[in-house]
Amino acid sequence: MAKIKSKKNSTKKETIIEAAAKLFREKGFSASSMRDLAEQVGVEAASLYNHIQSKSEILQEICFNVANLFTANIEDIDNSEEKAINKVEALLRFHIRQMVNHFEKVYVSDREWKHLTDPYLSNYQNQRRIYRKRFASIIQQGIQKNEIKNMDAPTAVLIMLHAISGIESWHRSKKKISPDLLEENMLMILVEGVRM
Amino acid sequence: MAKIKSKKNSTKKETIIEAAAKLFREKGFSASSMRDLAEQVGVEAASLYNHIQSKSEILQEICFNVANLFTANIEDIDNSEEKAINKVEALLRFHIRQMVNHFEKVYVSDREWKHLTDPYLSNYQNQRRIYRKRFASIIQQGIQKNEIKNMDAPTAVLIMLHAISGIESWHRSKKKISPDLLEENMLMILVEGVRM
DNA sequence: AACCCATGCTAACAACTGTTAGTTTTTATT
DNA sequence: AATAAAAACTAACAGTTGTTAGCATGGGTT
Repeated sequence: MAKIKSKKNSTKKETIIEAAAKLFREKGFSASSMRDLAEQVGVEAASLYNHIQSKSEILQEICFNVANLFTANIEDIDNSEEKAINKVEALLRFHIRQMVNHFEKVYVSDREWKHLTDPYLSNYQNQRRIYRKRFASIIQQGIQKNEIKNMDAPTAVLIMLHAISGIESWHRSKKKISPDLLEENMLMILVEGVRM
Repeated sequence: MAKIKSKKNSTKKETIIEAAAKLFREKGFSASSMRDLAEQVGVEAASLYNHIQSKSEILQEICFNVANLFTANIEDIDNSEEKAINKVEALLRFHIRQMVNHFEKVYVSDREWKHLTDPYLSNYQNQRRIYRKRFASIIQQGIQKNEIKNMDAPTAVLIMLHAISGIESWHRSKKKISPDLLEENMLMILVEGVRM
């Protein structure tokens, strides 16, 4: 009888979710079957249901864990007394590091949330909308204080967030530059691209 | 008996492919069934097979039509006698306009190519890799001629291409700024972000 | 009117889907 | 060693999947 080997400090549910994140990233949520997932975990498909409630639940956990992390972070940053341009930089650094260090989950959250079902779908979209609005308003403040060039703030947000999701390509590439170098290069373009 | 209404200048196959592009964009390739597609077209699922060979073929047509368009374009631009920074600007403008005007197909090509099967998958990945290399080498030339800041060229490409795919969000948003304004804003950040 | 072929239809297939029920095995606790 | 709880297994379900076969129907050409 195969056994789910759970690493230190993680429940079996978490082990399953991590395997799922990897699988969903590679094949997409819809193209990943519970039997695929079970194979990755080293167990029969039915056994997964001793630890999770449904395939949907896995996606929900991934999406909301990530979303909550980012929501908490923007809260922290926005409440600080930094200049707006520095807040933007801090937000970008956080995004980049999450994308580098927790690639699978962040990527799945970013690309597969469409397959959530209501009410989770609506909740997620709301949370995302609010996040982007807050991000945009930080940029808008920077524009008003002449720290940031005059531009359409929502467009700037859109560019920044999607640019960062390009770290997917970095992960995929054979000869990667170091994470630090990646971060500096991204900031050079994105922050200097908007700085006054 | 329902009939596929094909608009002017387009075969029924093209009509199907256009409906498929919309469907695949909304639900993803894997989550879109042939019966879904048939319903959009206004016909029974089996009838689609009078015009196409398989579900896979539809994705292939979408992906390679788009890829070939971009390949042809970079060929043109790179063969011109412009300065490197202007070539970059021209590439970005082309990407933005394609993403605005042919959203469904470009988006599907960008996001759903994973579901291609070999040998098409390998071909597509190759074409994409070559495209990015060529893009990066244009940037590299700009760096050497002091038109562009010193940076990691592949990272710059990655940022630019993914930033543009963010136009997806623009399409989704309720109150859109105009396409022209979008283009100018994106170029301001991306081109000025790299200009020396 | 007769014909044809492109294009539609219905019915069915085998494979795969997420999930449940019922049972057996493993693990931890007494 | 006995027992209870946790977690694995097999078997099966009802529904969906892409696709094929065989037949019906339509408009256009002779």
